[in-house]
Amino acid sequence: MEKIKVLIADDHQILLDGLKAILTKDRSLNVIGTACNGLEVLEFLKTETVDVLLLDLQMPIMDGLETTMHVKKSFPNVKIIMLTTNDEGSIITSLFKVGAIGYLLKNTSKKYLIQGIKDAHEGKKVISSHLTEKMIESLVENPKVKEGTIPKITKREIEVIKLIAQEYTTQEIADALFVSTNTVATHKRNLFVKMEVKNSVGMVRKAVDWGLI
Amino acid sequence: MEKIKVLIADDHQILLDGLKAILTKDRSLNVIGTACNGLEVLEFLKTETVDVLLLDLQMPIMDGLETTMHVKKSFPNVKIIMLTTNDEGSIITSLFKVGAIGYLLKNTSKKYLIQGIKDAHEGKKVISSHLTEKMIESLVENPKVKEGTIPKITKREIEVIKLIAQEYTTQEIADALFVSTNTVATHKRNLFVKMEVKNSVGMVRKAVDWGLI
DNA sequence: ATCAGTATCACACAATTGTGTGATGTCTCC
DNA sequence: GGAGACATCACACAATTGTGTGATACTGAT
Repeated sequence: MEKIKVLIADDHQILLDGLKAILTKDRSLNVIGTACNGLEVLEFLKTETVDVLLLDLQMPIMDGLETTMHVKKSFPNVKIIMLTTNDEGSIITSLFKVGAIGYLLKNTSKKYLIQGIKDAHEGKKVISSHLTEKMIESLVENPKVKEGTIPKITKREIEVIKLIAQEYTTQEIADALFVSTNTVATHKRNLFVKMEVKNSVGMVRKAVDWGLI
Repeated sequence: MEKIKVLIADDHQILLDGLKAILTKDRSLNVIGTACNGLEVLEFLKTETVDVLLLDLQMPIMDGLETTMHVKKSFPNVKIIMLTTNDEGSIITSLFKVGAIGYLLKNTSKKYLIQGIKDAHEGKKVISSHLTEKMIESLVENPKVKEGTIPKITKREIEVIKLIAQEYTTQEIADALFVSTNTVATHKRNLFVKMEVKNSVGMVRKAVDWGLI
């Protein structure tokens, strides 16, 4: 059977060596190269075919996120597993959006790491259970917003915000709510003060942040 | 030991009866009421103390999401478990933001359901593993956006979007990027067309949606 | 009964945004 | 070495947004 061609990228030489040593012992894996930043990864991919790419999240020059986006664009067949020491839930959510297939903590056991590479090669998703939990927590106990800081927004005001968010003009909002444009303008004015924003863009962003719409 | 006071809300009478029958059999649970929509739930809570609320996601008049928000605001101590038949990943993410403590599929086994109620009562998070997977999938294979539909946005344009999102005026953006206001206006014009939006509000929202900023 | 909060409207004016059209220099890629 | 994408700028004008100030009316709570 064809060996799985693996490329490892990490800015710490020691970790790079360690990973290589571990993975080389498995007879179904073939570590065909290493890189210490995203640019090197892209260079490598131009000349060699890679099945699975192990990518450190924190790297200088081009980090894991950015690298993933570039690799996915030019070499969509490469399966990318993100390695991270990060246990903050907040970042994890965004990790899921860039197109990698797996996310493992660096302290994952050898066995699980190797199995993860094989799974990823077959198109299976690979996620450290610890990371999954963290991610859920970051969603559940949304730390993005401190409750006390949210001012009271009335129903009517929320209606206005929602319509603004849908790209309605003041005139259109007035028509939709059967009030005058002056009234809508007043609502907006009040909202700007309450929400401490300068314009509709800021207002809509905060409203989304606060889960108002 | 005090029994756990449970309120069940679902618009299907049959499911309501079924759940009640199942839960009543457990001697540590006490089903003190049922409701068929969110308004009834709120009414009930005004007169009775409830420990755990089982809430159907799909209900007429006031659905699970909305109900949860209201309940959490007025009765923050009530532990809410959302029941759902929904297996679309997309909705699940938003479920995590409204403050419920658990999310279970309706076809969960009796045993797991009862255990879930007990766990929720103790403040533990309760999530069907199936739902967890779906949620991750919805993040990984983000269906919110069809890849092909995202137009090419240049670096410079993204810089402009970011500043707009931070409530910069055109003049301020021009100063920040050392270009004329005309240039900024042109970038915006081009972006509006590319992104198919009518104004900055829509643009920033889409940019956030697409993970550009 | 009074007060705070909400919702409504008016008028006027300044500031900003958005549109239409056209132009120039610099890239890269084939 | 031309085509196309990108970034830059100008000028003019329409449309919309944002601000300042003041007013009326309804409601619910003290």
